[in-house]
Amino acid sequence: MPELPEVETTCRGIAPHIVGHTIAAINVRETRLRWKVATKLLQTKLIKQPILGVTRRAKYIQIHVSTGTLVIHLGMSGTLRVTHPKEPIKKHDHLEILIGNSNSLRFNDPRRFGAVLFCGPTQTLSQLAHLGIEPLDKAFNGDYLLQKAHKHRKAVKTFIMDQRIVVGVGNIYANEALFLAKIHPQLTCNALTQDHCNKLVAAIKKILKAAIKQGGTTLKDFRQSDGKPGYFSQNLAIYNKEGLACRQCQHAIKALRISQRSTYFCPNCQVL
DNA sequence: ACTGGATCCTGATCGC
DNA sequence: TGCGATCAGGATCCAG
Repeated sequence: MPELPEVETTCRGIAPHIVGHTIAAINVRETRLRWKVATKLLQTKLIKQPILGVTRRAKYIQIHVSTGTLVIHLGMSGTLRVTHPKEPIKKHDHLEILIGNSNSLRFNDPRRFGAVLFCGPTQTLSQLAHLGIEPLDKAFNGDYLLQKAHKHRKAVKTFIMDQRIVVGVGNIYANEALFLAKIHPQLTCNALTQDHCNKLVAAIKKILKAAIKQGGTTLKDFRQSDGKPGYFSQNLAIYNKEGLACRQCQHAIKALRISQRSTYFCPNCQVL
């Protein structure tokens, strides 16, 4: 679930329910996430603090208070939802934050690849220290990508998923963007031309913007039990479409693995 | 210095 | 129906 558009949608979804309200309690039910949750620190720093705002950096959700920032990463399977405190706790609800007296913010993550961190006001978390540029930033352009690309010789798909280069592009959108830009996922990045980079940047921006617009579909009601999968799946052109006809040319879509990740491409539209 | 592979973990799905 | 194998939207760590 957690691609950049969904993280963005999560931020927008929870913010109206929690910003301006005060944190009353923190319940940590499982500390064994990506990194061990610092329960005491969270309680000390967050309880009685009014929430000042919610922002996103890469795929990290940042909940700001005067003493610092609560930083949450959804990993592969995490969700954040706002419910009424009386709603029963679900399996894998690892963190509960009681906000005001009628809201409960809950972090659920079956696979526990997610993270819950705290960042002091003058601190920079190591996890966020070396993040690359935001894909929707103006500074993310063809020139930038080309300049980074010629230093590497890995597959372009792996390259655009490297968050030190550009953040927020996960496996699905990497597949989709490369299809849209008509670039073969196995093309090595030192073979990328200016034209490739221009098209790829445009494709990444286009796909992410479209997905953010659609992002509400699964997460439209954060108060309900979780929406079913497939928020953007109706619009996917290539991901998980092995054997189906390419939208552009009707050739059969092929699958392969690049760096252990499922990769889909049209052998006619995306040539090496 | 870069790159690919293994790894953390649970749950869904598929083939036998 | 049950069982094992495989795979999943992420990111880090380690060996070569």
